[in-house]
This record gives sequence, structure tokens and C-alpha cells, in this order.
Amino acid sequence: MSQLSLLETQPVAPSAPPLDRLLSVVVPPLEGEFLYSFDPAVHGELLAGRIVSVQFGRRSVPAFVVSAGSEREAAAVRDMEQRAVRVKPILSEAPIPAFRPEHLEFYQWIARYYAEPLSKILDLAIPAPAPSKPEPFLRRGAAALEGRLGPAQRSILERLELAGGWLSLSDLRRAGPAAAATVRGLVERGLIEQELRAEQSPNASATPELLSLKDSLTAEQAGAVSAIASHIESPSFASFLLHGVTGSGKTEVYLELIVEALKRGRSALVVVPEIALTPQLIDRFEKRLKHRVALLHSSLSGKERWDSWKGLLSGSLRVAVGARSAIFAPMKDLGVVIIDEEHDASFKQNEGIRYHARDLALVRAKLCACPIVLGSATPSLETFHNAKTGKHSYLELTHRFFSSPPLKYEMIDLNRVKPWEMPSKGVSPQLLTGLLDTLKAGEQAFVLYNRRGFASYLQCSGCEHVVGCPHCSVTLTYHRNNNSLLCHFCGHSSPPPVVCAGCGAREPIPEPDKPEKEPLFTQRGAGTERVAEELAALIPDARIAKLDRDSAKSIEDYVEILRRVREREVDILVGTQMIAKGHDLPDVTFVGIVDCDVGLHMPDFRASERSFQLLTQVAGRAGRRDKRGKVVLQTRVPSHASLKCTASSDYLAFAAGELQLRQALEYPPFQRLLRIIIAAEDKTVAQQWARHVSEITQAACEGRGVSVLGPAPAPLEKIRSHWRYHILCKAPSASLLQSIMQRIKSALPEQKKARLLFDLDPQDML
DNA sequence: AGCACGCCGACT
DNA sequence: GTCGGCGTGCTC
Repeated sequence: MSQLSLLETQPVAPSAPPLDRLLSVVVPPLEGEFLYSFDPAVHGELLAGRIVSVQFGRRSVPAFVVSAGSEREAAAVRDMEQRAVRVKPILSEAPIPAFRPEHLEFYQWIARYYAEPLSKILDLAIPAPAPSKPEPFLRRGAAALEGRLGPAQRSILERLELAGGWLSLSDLRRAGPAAAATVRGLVERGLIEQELRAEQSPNASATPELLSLKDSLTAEQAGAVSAIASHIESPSFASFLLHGVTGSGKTEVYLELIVEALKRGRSALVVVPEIALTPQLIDRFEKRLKHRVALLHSSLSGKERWDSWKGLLSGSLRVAVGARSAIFAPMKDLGVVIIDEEHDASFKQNEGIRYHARDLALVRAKLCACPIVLGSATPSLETFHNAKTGKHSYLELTHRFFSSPPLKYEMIDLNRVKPWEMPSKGVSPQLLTGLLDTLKAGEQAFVLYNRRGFASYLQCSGCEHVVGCPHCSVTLTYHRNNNSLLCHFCGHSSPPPVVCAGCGAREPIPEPDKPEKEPLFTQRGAGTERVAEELAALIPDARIAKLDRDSAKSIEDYVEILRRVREREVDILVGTQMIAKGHDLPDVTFVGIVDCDVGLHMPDFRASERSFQLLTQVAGRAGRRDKRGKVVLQTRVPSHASLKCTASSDYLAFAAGELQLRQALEYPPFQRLLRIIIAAEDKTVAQQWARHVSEITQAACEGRGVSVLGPAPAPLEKIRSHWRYHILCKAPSASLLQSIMQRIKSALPEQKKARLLFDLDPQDML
């Protein structure tokens, strides 16, 4: 028997290495696989998932093993013999695998979906192995508590006791400050022990003491948990939309599900928006789960990231919490996937490989046969539509944990407030009164100013009408230099209209002898950066803090500003969308929105949805617990659906209306989009290439039910001295768009002068 | 992506 | 006459 099989496998070729010594690798950033040989006696058993170093051309490069000793290698070796190409041996191998072979299917799916080489996906997904140097590990010592302890010392001891074993110094620091001096002091008093070593001891958190708090859940929460957990119990794919207002206890549901997964020896993957990854969140998870959580996000050091990755890979860590890129985490026996704030825009990567973590999460759950939960108070229309059509099960949490009275909304139509009645340029009398009342009551206020007003647009001075594109239902962008309106979707260009399509008013005809009349259309969209200064001038004794990209460059700054608010060192917090998220701040009872229209007229079909989500989230910051919150919305389009639905807290009405519009205009979720970006240093080159690509795209789409718009200049026409044009394809399925990407790729030889980028399922069109 | 090979302009 | 520009093509 064994001799027979030997006879069958032997006669490949005299010179070729035996099949069990061959492996296929991919080399970032290249397409295709390359065959190498290895000697098991030297390198040991090498399987898919290992990183090896190979001689490639005349240099050595790292490469990912994707297959070894299979039919694939047999076919490759036959082909190479025909072409008389020699198989080179690998140079060296990493000591441990970098990914699990069973996850290759997931990575390959991504490569196919986004029409990118597998090597690039692996390069993106897998962190570079970092050698682990010895570092201090600490644990609670034998000495009894004597004498007094400072708050810093107490906190460190608490965290060590909670961990119930050895914790590395860097781990200790994740959950709060741990100065070396404080630690040293505690070591000297025998309160903690210290040891230098390179590895987490394997049993550090092997037997977590799992704590189910099922009994303290509300009926709704318990219902959601049992519906989802049944798919953890008997492992199977199922997707859920967990739709619950702020404060309805979605996190408790997540935690209970993670406990369910851990109890069965499986793992849990939690993906949250970047901004939510605060030490408090990690702390809450670890305290509740009594289990160490692997943290994954972009600003970890190479070693920290590799340590988390390694722990998950081996299964010694079973819970991963991270931002977008955590979707690639090497979970062992994945039991549940959780995407919190499912609608959040940060899940979409907008450079390099433009993947969407939520979409990938669904695929991952499917491939791992486990349930996935998409949680949000304001679900994306894609997800809501999928829930409505039965693709996801719909679970609703309607009750707030602390039954607080509904918010009181006041909409201020800025068209009806005379300029001289305004206390300052951006602050209406009602907004000012609201702020003063709040401060008088000893409570706190949030003021949103969303200053993404880079594009200006025209609005009729007679009615609310904003000039939009006749083909795209997107606001036209006004270009002052040539007094024209341009659609950044389809390229439609026109002079400013003479008659308002909303109310029929005419542009006044200038007469030589009479003074110039006010023009029909007013330019809007300028920035609102000065709000904080205006407020400081209007309410001099208020303590005002700012929260935006400039004032909070790091997550620590962000946490610090929120801490100051929580500890009542701040009366009014002014900020961008960053103020929309964060932890429970019970004394905030008033939210003012300086200009609801800023996001509304962006050249983006998702503008309404984004606006509704942002306004609803910010408004949700007012009035938690027992106090009734108040929200003032300043706008020039009070009849806009996203504002009216915000003010009536009516998600369902908003979604219904917006979905109808999307369907009529053939936008997602009814059609899929592919955005093709052409960028070049030279404007004319970019333009010509865009036209060329457009012709190829047109030809590829011919008669397949795909429509092609453009080329048009991208709204951000010039980025880092590169001129950008784009083309938009609408198709009923993603697979159609994939075949179009393939056709364009094969029709266009790789070009140096102009860069071609694909954005499948684009989230914005900038 | 690198790094070769290869065929046309200004320099020791 | 050579040094060097970057166009195109390959890497097991």
C-alpha cells in the first residue's frame, strides 16, 4: 500500500524536489504565487500561515506561505519544468505561524472582493512579528496591607488583584497610569512581586471566572441575548441588528454574549469605532469578564500589536476588542462577532485597500459559522434595509435603563431671525437663553459645530431651496472663480440659475442707474470655527472647553477633556462630531447645534443619513437619568426630513423616507456602487486618463445593466499635488462590479503617469 | 515594489 | 567616446 503510493508520487522529475518539500508563497505587493523548496530537516514542518524569507530576484524578501505539499505545488512544479525555471530554496522561516490556515479562506475572499492581490491583503491584515524582549511582570505580593496608600498605588494594586496573576508592566499601563516609581515603591514594600521575563505565562488567564449577570438584564436585553446565544450554543451563522437608543444597554448584551462564547471555550471579536477605544472601555470589559482582553488599534507599538496577535493566535487570549483593522484578528474558534455603532463611518478604510470592517465582519461570521451582532441607535440604511428584508434578524431595545423623560427639541429657523436679533453671528437668542438657563440650573451643555464646510453651495434667498444636480440629487458645488455650478458626481456644469426651481422667483435684472439689488441665491457653507470665541464673549463667566481634532490630538487628550467635563470642571463643551460619543455624562442637560445644515449639503448622497445620525447622537447626550434634556437646532432648512425626524426622534420615519429616495435614484442599498479614481500630478494627464478609463469602463458595462457616470473632477480635486477625477458605476450586484474591475485591470497596462484606484462600496465621494 | 536590461542626451 | 535618464519587464 505504502509502496504503491510511493511509486505514484515518485516520477515527477529527477531534478524536482519531492512534493512534500515544496511550498507556495505570496510576496507583497505582487499578484500571483511563487514556488519554493524547503528542507524539513532544517526548517521543520512548514504550513500555510508561516512567514518565510526567500531570495526573490537578487534580493531577499519576506513572503507568506499560502499552501504546502499539495496538488497546487505539483502543478506548479510541472509548469516550471516546462519553462525550465529553477525552484529556489527558502532562506529562513519565522519561528511561529503568523496566521491560522483556516483564515486563508477569509483573506482570499477579501482579495477577490476588492480585486486586490492576496499578498496585499495579508500584508495589511497581519502585523509584523516583533521579537519579545524580557520586561517586568508583576503580581500581588504576599505582604499584608499596612500603612497608607496613595490613590495611584491603590489603583495599581486593585488592577493586579483583579488580574489574579502575572501582568506585564505594559499591560498594567493599558488600564490606567502606572508610573515606574509607584510600582517600584510597591515592590519595595513587598505588596507586589516583580519578575523579568519575555513571555506571558501560559496560565495567566487560562481559567477565567465567568460571571453571568443574566438576572439583572431587562426582559428586552435577555430576549436579545437568548436569540443570539442560541447560535453560539449550536454554532451557526446568523446576523442580528440590535437597534437600541443610547443608554438602552447594548453593551450589557454584548458582554453577556461574550461570556456565553467563553463558557463554551470559544472566542469573541468586538469591533468598535476608533474614538470609543478608551481605557475605560477596556477596563469595563476586563472587570466584567474577569478575563484579559487583547486590544487592537492603529496606535499600538509593533511589539504591543504582535503580543496581542500572538495571544489570540495561540488561544491564550480569547477576547479581542479593536478598531476597524481588528476584523482581521486571528481568533481561535470564533464564537461571536460584535460590531458596535455599526453605522459609524470609521469602519470604512479610505486609503490603500478600501475595505469596510462591517461588511467583512459579516463574511467572517459566515465563514466561521457564528452569529454576528450589529449594534446601533441609528443603524445605517444598508443594515436597516437588510433587517427589513429578512437578511438580518431585527432586535430592538426600546427602554432606557434609567427611564428618562423624552428630549425636548426646539428648531430655530435662522431665515426668520433678523441679523440684528442675533446675539452673535452664529448664536440665536434661543440658543443663548438655553445655555444661560442650563448654567443657572448648575447643569452642563454641549454645543456642536461641525465645520466641514469646505464646499459652498447656493441657496435661494426667497425660499429654502438649495441648487442641486438635475441628474444626481446631490447639491451642486459653487465655484466662484468661474461663477459656475458643478456636479462632482456626473460632471454636469451650469451657470447659476436665473429662476429658483423651488419658488419660481427670478434673479433681479441689474439696472445701470439703480443701486444693486440683493442676488436671488446666497452663497452658504463657510466655516463656523468661531463659535467657541463667540460663546466666550457672550457668557464670560462660563468655563468653556473645546473638543476637536486640534484640541484632542491623541486618545489621551480626548479622555482627559471628557474627564474634565465629567468632573464638572467645564460648563460648556464646544466641539465637532467628537462630542457625539463617549461615556455617560449625567449632568449634561442641554445640547445646542449651531448649524445643522453644514453636513446636509455635502456633495454626497449619504449626507442626509450622516446628518440624521450625527444630530441624533449628539442630541442623545442631553438628558440622561431623570432630568429632561433640551436640544436647540439652528437651521435654514427646517423642513428637511433629517432635521424633522431628529426633532421627533423618529428613526423609522427617517429610514422609510430616505430609503424611498435611494430606491428612486438607484443608490445603495438598492444598487451597488463602484467608484474609480484616476489621479496624476499633471492635470491634463489625469483628465485624459480619466476619459480613457471611462471609455473602457463604458465598454465593460455595455448591456449588463450597469450605469456609468462621469468622469467628473473629484470634490477634493487636488490632493497632495495630484489632480483627481472619478467615475461612478451603479450595478445591481457586487459581482458585476468585480468583473468590471477585472476587465479594466486587464485592459490597462499598469501606468506610471496616472494612478488608478478602485473604491467598491464607497462611503463618500471626496 | 525593486532591480535589471536597454536605448538616447550632456559630460570628463 | 562614457555616465545616466527612466521606459518595460520579470521575479519561483
